[in-house]
Amino acid sequence: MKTEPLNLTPLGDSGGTPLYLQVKRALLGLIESGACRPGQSLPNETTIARGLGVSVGTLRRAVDELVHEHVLVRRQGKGTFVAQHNSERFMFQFFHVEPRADPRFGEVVQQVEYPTVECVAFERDRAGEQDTLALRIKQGEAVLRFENRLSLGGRAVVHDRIVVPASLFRGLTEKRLLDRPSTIYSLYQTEFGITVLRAQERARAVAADRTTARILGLPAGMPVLEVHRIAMTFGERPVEYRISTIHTQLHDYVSVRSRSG
Amino acid sequence: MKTEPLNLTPLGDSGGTPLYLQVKRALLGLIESGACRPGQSLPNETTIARGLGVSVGTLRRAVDELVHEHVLVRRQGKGTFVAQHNSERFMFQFFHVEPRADPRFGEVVQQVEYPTVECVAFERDRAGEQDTLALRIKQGEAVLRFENRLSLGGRAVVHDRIVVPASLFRGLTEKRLLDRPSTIYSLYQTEFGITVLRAQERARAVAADRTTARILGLPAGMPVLEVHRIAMTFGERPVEYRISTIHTQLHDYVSVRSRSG
DNA sequence: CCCAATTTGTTCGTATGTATA
DNA sequence: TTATACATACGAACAAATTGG
Repeated sequence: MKTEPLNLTPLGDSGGTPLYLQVKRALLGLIESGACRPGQSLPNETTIARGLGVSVGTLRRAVDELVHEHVLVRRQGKGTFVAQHNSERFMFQFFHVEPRADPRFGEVVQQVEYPTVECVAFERDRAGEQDTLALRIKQGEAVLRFENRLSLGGRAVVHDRIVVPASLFRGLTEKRLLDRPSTIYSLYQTEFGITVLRAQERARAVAADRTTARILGLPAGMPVLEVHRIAMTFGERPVEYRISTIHTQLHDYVSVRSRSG
Repeated sequence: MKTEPLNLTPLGDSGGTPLYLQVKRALLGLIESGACRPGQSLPNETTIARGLGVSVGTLRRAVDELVHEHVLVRRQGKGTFVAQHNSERFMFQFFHVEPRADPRFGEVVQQVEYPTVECVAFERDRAGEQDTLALRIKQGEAVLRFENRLSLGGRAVVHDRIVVPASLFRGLTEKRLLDRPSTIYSLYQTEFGITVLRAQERARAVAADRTTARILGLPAGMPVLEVHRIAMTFGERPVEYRISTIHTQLHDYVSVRSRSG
């Protein structure tokens, strides 16, 4: 949580791009390079602004956007921090399954329930065609595949099939996956220095295959929701490809959580 | 597109709420009340700011948020306008079906294709239990129900079952629904003064019932995606409840469209 | 084609309020 | 209480896009 003296070189003239965007990139660069680690605080606003040779207002605008993108977190009276992955963030930004509710779902804020996770498979493998396209890696490149079963209220609801490039996750074993204290994205961040910033998802309805049916405890052929997710880090680089199969008899897939108006 | 002299009374002291939020509410009130109609321009920033007795910066912050929420649209050199529903906005904000693409969907920006719409049913009815909960109306209140078939590339892909309170849409007939020149939300806005601002959606996989199977031309029992949407106007008031059944064999449900990083 | 008026976009600097330790 | 940090609010200057002459 300490404040290191950062290397804040004045910005180079970057053509016609607005100054606050240049500042944003500079900050992103500092974070991506590891000069500021997740959880650490940045220097205060006047210090950064002076270091970069811009006004406080310009810096604030850049920080505003990074806060909006969950890259930074501001706390009045305390400072500005590099965002850390925790279960709260995971539930809010990346977990899109909720118990079926009354249709006045806008009304009451649902109690969010963190799922129970079991690892049901883990293997080293080579990238197939789907993986190469999703992860932008070469055919046959080493990948890690693992599968999780997620339960809510004691019921198996989600079957995750996850594939990541082995090169980014050297030393990831089933044991380390099981022993993680927090969410999987927290593990990525803490143990491998990989920060998932956002994800793209596409959903479709399919008939449950035998494997998924067994894992979720439902008859094969039952309609289930299949969500394909590509998770990205800085520079829109894909780092994880995940196919989540969701048993949507008692739960829904909710794309965006409600906000204030 | 003309600039009427608006009734810009200075803000009343509203306790501890920040000034820019009070300004935001004042602007929302002006729009909701109909003093500024969709497509019309607002007075310029200095005029509004002076009218409300705030600085330009404070006004701009309020407008910033309203632009983010698609309530206002700013155009440099031209002015600030009350947002209008058109097909572009519909596709971007409310249409979540895309042809199945390579899994590098982050890569190429898909060509968006506006769907062909056919009305396959229209009736006056009374609200059932689901409708009362979703639309926050009383049991038995008059509603309009209609069903559309949406096609992409000549294939029937979506079956919409839409229900709206009849009280908000007096004079809506099947003919007017068919004759609309633009999107359905544009019709709501132009003909009935109802502006849909945002929507909440929940998705699940189900087996296609006979009606939907017939309309979409697929075997009954096939897994399809069922999306429940509540569309809201100002003050989070629900104005439309829609169940979209999507044939996801060649198309995906995409929750949020990609943005820049 | 250029000029001038209008409007939003960007940047600066400063002062004051509020939460935290 | 005090010091520090972010949050809000103000005002001013110049840049860039648009429109019409």
